[in-house]
Amino acid sequence: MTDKIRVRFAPSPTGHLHIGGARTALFNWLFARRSNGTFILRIEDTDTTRSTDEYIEAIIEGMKWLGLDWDEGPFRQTDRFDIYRSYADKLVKEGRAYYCYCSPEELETRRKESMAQGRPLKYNGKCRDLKEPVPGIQPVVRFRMPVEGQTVVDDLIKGRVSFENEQLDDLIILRSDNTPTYNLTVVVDDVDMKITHVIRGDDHLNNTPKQIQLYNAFGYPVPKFAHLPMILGSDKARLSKRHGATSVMAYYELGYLPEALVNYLVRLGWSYGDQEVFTRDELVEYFSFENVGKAAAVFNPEKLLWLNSQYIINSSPERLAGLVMPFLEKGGIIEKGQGMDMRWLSRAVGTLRERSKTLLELANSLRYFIAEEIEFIEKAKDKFLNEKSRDLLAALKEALASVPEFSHDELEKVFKSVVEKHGVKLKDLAQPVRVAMTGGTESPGIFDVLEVLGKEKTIGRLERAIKEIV
RNA sequence: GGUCCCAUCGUCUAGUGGCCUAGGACGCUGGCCUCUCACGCCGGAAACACGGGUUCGAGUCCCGUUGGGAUCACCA
Repeated sequence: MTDKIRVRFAPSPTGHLHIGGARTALFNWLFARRSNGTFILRIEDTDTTRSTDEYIEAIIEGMKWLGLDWDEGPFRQTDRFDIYRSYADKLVKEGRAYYCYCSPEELETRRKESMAQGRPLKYNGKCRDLKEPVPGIQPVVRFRMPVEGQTVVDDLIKGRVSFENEQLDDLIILRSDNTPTYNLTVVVDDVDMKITHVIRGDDHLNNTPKQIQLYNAFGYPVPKFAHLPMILGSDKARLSKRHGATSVMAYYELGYLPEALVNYLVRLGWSYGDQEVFTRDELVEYFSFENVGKAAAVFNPEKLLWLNSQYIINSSPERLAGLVMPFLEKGGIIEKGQGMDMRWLSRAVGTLRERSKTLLELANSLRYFIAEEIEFIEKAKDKFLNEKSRDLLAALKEALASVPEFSHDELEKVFKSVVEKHGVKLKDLAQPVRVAMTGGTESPGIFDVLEVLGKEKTIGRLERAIKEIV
């Protein structure tokens, strides 16, 4: 029996959970769930100057919203400094790492020189074979890379990738303040946490041979790697704020459903034949690295929007009614803490479901259902509330007074009879009524609008519209 | 610049040597449905980057070119 699969998502808390990170987390989660493995959340906060607790919270918030639950953690690397130091000390004792006394300025100068001369930007090995410490300087610890041979990364997505060891730099594993750097912590933790598959963005592919050398130095087996292609913006540059919303929670604010984002993100780089819309269970069942593409993908907000509309259409009005409440409050459509008849709201939502691409849109459309007083769009008022429609509206108002039941079907009968009596088309009545009810010219079917509004509000709005004409 | 990765419609992609007259989806677009707007349905335009090989046969395999991306920190 093979060992249980263990994967991890290891963000650094120097910003919110963004689209790219979320996708990495998602693929890890999918793979773990698919293979009955363990999903670990590890916070890589060794850059203490840029990491904050607020961002840790923000990342956790984003993961929870997306429904990416983890089995272990969150672990924080800052809680584990002693472990990293002991590993580093071990390497120094074995001669696989050494103290380096070169100053950052010195290194910077040499880098610039190398750049100018077109040579590879690599540490020159000045302190590699130093016998005596240099007094008065706090050294860093560098890992001694092999200078010959190749290191091969057997990647689940990219295939076999080979690097010349002479290209590998003697990387710093301990800073002069004795804190560990990324390449040390990531290897030590992956070893310590028994990670079997490292799934991350392919911007890490170039780090991988160095890390493999570290595994070798520690005498630990190398995990399997899967390097996901990057997500790009519309200009094919790495996705950034310039391209619009990049933080996951920004999509919450915009009125997206988490399952829509998840579905979109997973289809960015992964496919399952021609299928576009997946349930979470299907995703878990179908996921495989074999179907992950190698090429970077451009983030396409339009398709995400379409997916969101699909998920909204397929959500129950009851669920949507609950989800839209915060948006109603934020939009000032209802007062915070104001009571709401959720059954009624669900009916209103039901009429709007297939014409709202986001919860934000849905909330805004709900405005005319909920508000006591509607506001007219001038153009709509001018076009439909006029001499021509006044008598029709008045006739409808009168006919409505005696309607047995304020339902779609009964209302349709009333409309038909009014229209017939006046010798006009349905739309000649429907549009003025629509403006009277909603203030504008776009809405759900007019019988549905009236049914949801109810008799009292309908009559009231009819009266007001008639007054507007005079 | 060195190293590494990548390359099918505008975008996400199917394609694992003959099933490809290159399929689906978003977007765009023509029409239908219709009380408006949507939803839905039917149709259309739209791609194998280029050049060499290999093969009876190449979008699919190999090489090169071009183009894009990543990375080269006492960041992660």
